[in-house]
Amino acid sequence: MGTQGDENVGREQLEPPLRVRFAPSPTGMLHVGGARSALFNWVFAKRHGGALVLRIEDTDASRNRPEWTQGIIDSLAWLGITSAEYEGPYLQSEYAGQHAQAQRTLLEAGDAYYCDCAREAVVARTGDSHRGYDGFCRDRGLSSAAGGALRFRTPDVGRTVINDLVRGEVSFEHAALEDFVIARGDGSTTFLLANVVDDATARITHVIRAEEHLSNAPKQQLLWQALGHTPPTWAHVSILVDHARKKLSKRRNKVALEAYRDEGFLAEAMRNYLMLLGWSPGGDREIVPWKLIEAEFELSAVTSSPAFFDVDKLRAFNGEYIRALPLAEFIDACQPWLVGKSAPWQTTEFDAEVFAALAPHAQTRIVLLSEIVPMVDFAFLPHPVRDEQSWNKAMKEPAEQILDAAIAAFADVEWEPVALKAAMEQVSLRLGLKLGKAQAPVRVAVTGRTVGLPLFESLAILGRERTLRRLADAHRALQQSRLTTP
RNA sequence: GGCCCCGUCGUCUAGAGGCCUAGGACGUCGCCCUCUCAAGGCGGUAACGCCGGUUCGAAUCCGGUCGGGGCUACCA
Repeated sequence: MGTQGDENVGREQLEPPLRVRFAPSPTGMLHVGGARSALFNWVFAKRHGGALVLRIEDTDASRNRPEWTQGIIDSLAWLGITSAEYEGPYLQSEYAGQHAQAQRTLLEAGDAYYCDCAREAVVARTGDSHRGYDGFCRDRGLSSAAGGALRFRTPDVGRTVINDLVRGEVSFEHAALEDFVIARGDGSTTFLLANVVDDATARITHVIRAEEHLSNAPKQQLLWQALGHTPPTWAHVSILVDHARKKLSKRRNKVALEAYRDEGFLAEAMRNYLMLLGWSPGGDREIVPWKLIEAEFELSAVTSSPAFFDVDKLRAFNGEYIRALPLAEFIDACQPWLVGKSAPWQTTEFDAEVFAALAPHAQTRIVLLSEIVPMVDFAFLPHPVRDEQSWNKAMKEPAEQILDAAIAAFADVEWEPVALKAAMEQVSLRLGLKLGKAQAPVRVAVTGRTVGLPLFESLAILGRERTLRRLADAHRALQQSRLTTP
């Protein structure tokens, strides 16, 4: 290795030793499986001082939509993979010229040939719809003018061995590889070739992708070689599966990263969880700082068996991350659900100071940020929500007396949690009830629900006037229903 | 059907021949704490698919078998 000369230093910086890429097709929102692949690529690059390239494979015009491209970019950024973290995004559609050039190279070298066989004709000849292409046109010398597809001529004997960082060596017999299509009748290049040309152009050294591509690897490796390039090192990570152990799919499962973000999953929890699907920091560690993952991740330590995407465990991770947030950050993270169109109250009714007082009590009680709304809505809605189930459960027999007594007791107590609790304890004592029983009607009258934040802290924050009014409202409603339906 | 991959508690995993009467986490069950609900603490439940072989010794190595999955388009 020559190290003399300043130009070499600069050159090495332009061409880092290791280059990886994430190459999604914009046929939908980024899904969790894709996100995991992106994360593996990103962390691998970080770990080894390499570069990450983002390439949008937008060559199927019929299924692509520009907004999906932006959605993918936004989702990646949410995970931490911002534009500063990668080269690109490059659009595959802009490299049609290079793809066409590769077609010519292959054709001229005799590695490819035109074929005008209809699928039915092939099946008719082989008598087997599972067999694949039979090589009928191999030596017919057809030209592109015939409007046929261009096929790659796979070797008849021998085998191709894929060197895979997570699976070891995987061997494929050439006899089992059909002459696959590399260009359509209209001249456009298919995935197998375009993907290879773009990777070679970007000088990709490691192709890290999901296992569903494993069977493409031998074909692509042959293409790399035919084009005169050294094939990359491969790494096929396992797929993510659903409850039925089937590959996660857009139509069967909820997989869009955006959907999880909108529900209130934290990006940090999501990426920590995704990394643990197939990889472990070792020992008994699971929830770990991202820095540690970047420092310790090893592709060779990634499991090769499929992993179930377990939302329950993701939720547990999210709860942990929410609780670990400094209060100010927790308050900040809740904002999207508190102000704006999704909030059930007018923005003018929201009071940041009141929320700040409520927040510490809510932080240990929610698993998704979106759950903050029913926790605190009593403080911002003019009237508490009326949850029928809660009402029916709490507003039973001694409820009217309890409300009565509470109104009297709260009329002149010192308005702070300890005094409020003491007053309520007096009430329950007098009625021969446990505090847990006696607080229920009060809680429902004031917050609308049987479960929620600690009651006396909530009352203290709500204020005497509003509390008393709600107690009276509930009392009146109870009286009325007693009179109308005996 | 063909090619290929995979196989430790229900789930994600630790485990790289003796440290394993298999560890952790999620889930689940019970107890404690407690104004509801959480959080927290304590404890329980539950796995090396099966059969052979190698070895003094196998979850770990080999073979087979069974089971699951991926791919099998002029989609990517």
